[in-house]
Amino acid sequence: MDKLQLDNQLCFKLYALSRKVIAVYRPILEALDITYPQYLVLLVLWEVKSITVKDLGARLYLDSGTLTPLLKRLEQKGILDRQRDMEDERSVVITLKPAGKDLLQNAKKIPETLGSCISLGQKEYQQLKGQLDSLLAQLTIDQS
Amino acid sequence: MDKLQLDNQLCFKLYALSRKVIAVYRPILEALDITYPQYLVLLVLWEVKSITVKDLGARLYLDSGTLTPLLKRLEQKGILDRQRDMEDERSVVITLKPAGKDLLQNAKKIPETLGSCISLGQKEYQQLKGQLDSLLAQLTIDQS
DNA sequence: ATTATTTTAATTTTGCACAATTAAATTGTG
DNA sequence: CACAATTTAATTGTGCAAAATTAAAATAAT
Repeated sequence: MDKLQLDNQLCFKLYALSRKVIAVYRPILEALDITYPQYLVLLVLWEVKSITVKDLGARLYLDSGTLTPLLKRLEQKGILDRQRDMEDERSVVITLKPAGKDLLQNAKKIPETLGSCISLGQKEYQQLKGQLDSLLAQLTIDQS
Repeated sequence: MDKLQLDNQLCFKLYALSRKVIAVYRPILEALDITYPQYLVLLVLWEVKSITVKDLGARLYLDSGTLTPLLKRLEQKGILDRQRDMEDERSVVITLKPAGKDLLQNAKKIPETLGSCISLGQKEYQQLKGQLDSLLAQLTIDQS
């Protein structure tokens, strides 16, 4: 097997599939007027309400160079607030605003909608998730 | 199970892992002075030597808005040529130059280097590849 | 306490991604 | 042939990603 052949490259498939799945999300998220990375930020904020940029980045594996402009766009839309932590002025704390909380209702049906676009048996789903988790964990040891 | 929880999102794991693996490639490709998407273009060109932008995009699932500037950068480095097809002036044909061909020697050891960074059994590897292939095929039916 | 180190987010720069539009050339139709 | 429809790559504009630098503030060391 020629490992330099495109078809044999696991990473290429991962990269291509990741973009394809995000493309499936795109028209669905367009109804909420948000992008996929913005949706990920909201998934976290719907769970915790308030979080620093640093902690948000740790959960999404994204750095401030990516998050800061993204969060500013969400701030301009009135979805969240950005403010310095009083106790540690180096940190910026993100807080969900009512408009952002309201989006949760419209998002509730997204997982189901997506499931109907991508047919994947329960067993295969769990298996794939497990393998992705395992690889992700393997590549995440070095940065605390 | 709350399907709106970040940890339960298959797509997020796919997206995060894809970026993580590309991050593993980054220092390795830096030695060749190319990026990961540029490496993918070269993988195709090492196979076929010459190809139109359209066909290249079909193989990589990328459009001309992404490829045109990327190919211009590789052209400036002397790695490839871009020229209109004589027989159909709408098409642009990409041709590998000697400098690009030479890079193949330095790239030969990349799959092995990567394999040492990511430990994945032969069985799990084949299984994962199969699942990614299957999902990719499922999401690629609609565009010829 | 003073100074050095570390932590943190912003800023800057480069390079993808992709939607939408434009422009040019080919193909299809009458 | 003429002319509309289609195909194609380039262009334009917006939004990520991530490395490198900067600046500010907290923490640690002496």
